[in-house]
Amino acid sequence: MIIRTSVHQTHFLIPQEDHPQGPESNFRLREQVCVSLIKQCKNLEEFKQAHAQILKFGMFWSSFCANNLVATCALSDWGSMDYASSIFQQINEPGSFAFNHMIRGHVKDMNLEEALLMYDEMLELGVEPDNFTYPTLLKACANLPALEEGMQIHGHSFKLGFEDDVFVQNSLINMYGKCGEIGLSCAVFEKMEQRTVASWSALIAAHANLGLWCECLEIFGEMSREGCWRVEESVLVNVLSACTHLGALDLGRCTQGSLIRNMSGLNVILETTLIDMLAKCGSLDKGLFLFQRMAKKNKMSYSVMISGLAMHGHGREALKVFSEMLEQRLEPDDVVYVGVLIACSHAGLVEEGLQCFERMKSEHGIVPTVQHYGCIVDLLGRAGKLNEAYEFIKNMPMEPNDILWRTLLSACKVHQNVEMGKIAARELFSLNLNNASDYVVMSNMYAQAQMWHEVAKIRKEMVSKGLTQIPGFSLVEVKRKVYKFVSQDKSYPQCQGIYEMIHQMEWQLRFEGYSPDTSQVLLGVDEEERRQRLSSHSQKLAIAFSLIHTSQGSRVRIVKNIRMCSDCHTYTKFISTVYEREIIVRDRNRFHRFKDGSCSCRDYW
DNA sequence: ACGATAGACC
Repeated sequence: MIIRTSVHQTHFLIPQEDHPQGPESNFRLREQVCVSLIKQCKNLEEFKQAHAQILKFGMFWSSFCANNLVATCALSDWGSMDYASSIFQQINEPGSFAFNHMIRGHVKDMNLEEALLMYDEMLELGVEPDNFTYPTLLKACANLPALEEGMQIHGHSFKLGFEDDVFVQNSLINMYGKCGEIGLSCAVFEKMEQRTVASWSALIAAHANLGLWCECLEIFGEMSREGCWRVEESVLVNVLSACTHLGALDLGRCTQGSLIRNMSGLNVILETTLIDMLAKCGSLDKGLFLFQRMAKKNKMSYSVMISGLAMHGHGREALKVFSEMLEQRLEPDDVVYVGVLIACSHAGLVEEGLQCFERMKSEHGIVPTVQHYGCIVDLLGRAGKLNEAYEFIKNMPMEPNDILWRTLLSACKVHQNVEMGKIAARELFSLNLNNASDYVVMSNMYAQAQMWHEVAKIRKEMVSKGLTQIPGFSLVEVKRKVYKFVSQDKSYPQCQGIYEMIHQMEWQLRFEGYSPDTSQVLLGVDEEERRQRLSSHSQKLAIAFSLIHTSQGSRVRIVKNIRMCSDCHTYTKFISTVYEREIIVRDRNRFHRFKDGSCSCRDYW
């Protein structure tokens, strides 16, 4: 029980007879005084004084005091790991408590390797790790990320009998998730006998990390069904993010509703995620409303608002928000600038975009990444400045990637410049990515130019390379459920009704002057077959389904994985008049809001 | 003394 050496008790000034319970109680009292001295420190200066006092009174030899010194110095906001290390080194035989806190301090400072080295030292000295050691170590492995070390540490914790510790298990789910090992995350989760909110949260985050959005929502549903419905910010952030990616506005709004009901305030992260969800699910006005009322905006809040406006083609407003950000003295980073440049390119603001690009380099000292170059190629290309775009690529200080050439190629297709298109395609195909949709774009361009011989050549090449196109799909949410439509798919229920509706729609549209644009349909030689394929594009199926299952006058929202074809664009404009519906489509790049026969993109896309 | 969250070129 008495570990302290009796020698140091000679320092005590209080006479022993005043303490009927003996020297042990006296010592305890002094320890308490020291700890409260440490706890009162508000900065490193005060702390150093407390440290000096403790040394002076010989209380450093109390491991209780020494441990407290290390812990406080390592973990306080004002702390210093250098100073904590110097104290730590003075401890005669540090135990797991001191080691744990040193490890935590290093993790807090993001000196993750240092944390792992500390653990090595701990093992070498024969100090036995405890249940508090492993969660911290696993966090270090998660943030590095370091799978090998993580697995080793997993093994160690298992050997020491901590495999049933819920904190260790939660940390393991998190660590495997951050290392991209989703299977291992799930395996740990499955084996758990008791789960806490943190376990669910870590599992959802692991799926979000890999972009497995549907799974995120499924797990969230399961979590709620199991009665684990406590409102947890980190869970909701991932759920909202999943809604953003899937375009599930209703579910997102539903989540927002539960936020409002169950929380007294939203933190910046949650609020930013919510705004992002609203903007990217087609409810830009609501996102903007929340953004304007936000009490504390940071760089990220501005960033999501700028790219949200950009996606809707509101270039001028995006630039306004950007200058507001600068007025607030928030320093833009490279990602913010990507948003700004997209805003310019989608709104056709060529001069402004080029100016922003220069400003980014000169005023904010940001070295452009390949993404920024991509934005400029898009900016020039969309505006029909194809030669400039090509020159721009040639003068880049880095190797252009496939996306750049693809951007140029689609611009060539839009502006029907076959010669430049050939150049872009040559460069793109030389990268040997064997991306079927690249060949399709090229072939469509030839088809538009009526160069049938070339179309056939591309087609042959595709066959010989065994390339098949990833099918385009359209998602539509009806009554909080997301439905997926794939072109020409006839396998889903109610299929009959949808195709009847398609037939009816087309018949009505023709009265208004619509005629199908079959020039870009790659397959099917005869006109009838082409028309068939065109009319069963996934977007049209999704529209038909929505018109059947939603009430008259309500908005239709569709999310696509590819760019909209020009026929679907024209078609949807007609639908918006004939059926008096507002139809909002998020394609791969941006939003199109169809109303009264016209689209918000003003046919610039 | 334990888990933890956001934005990006086609």
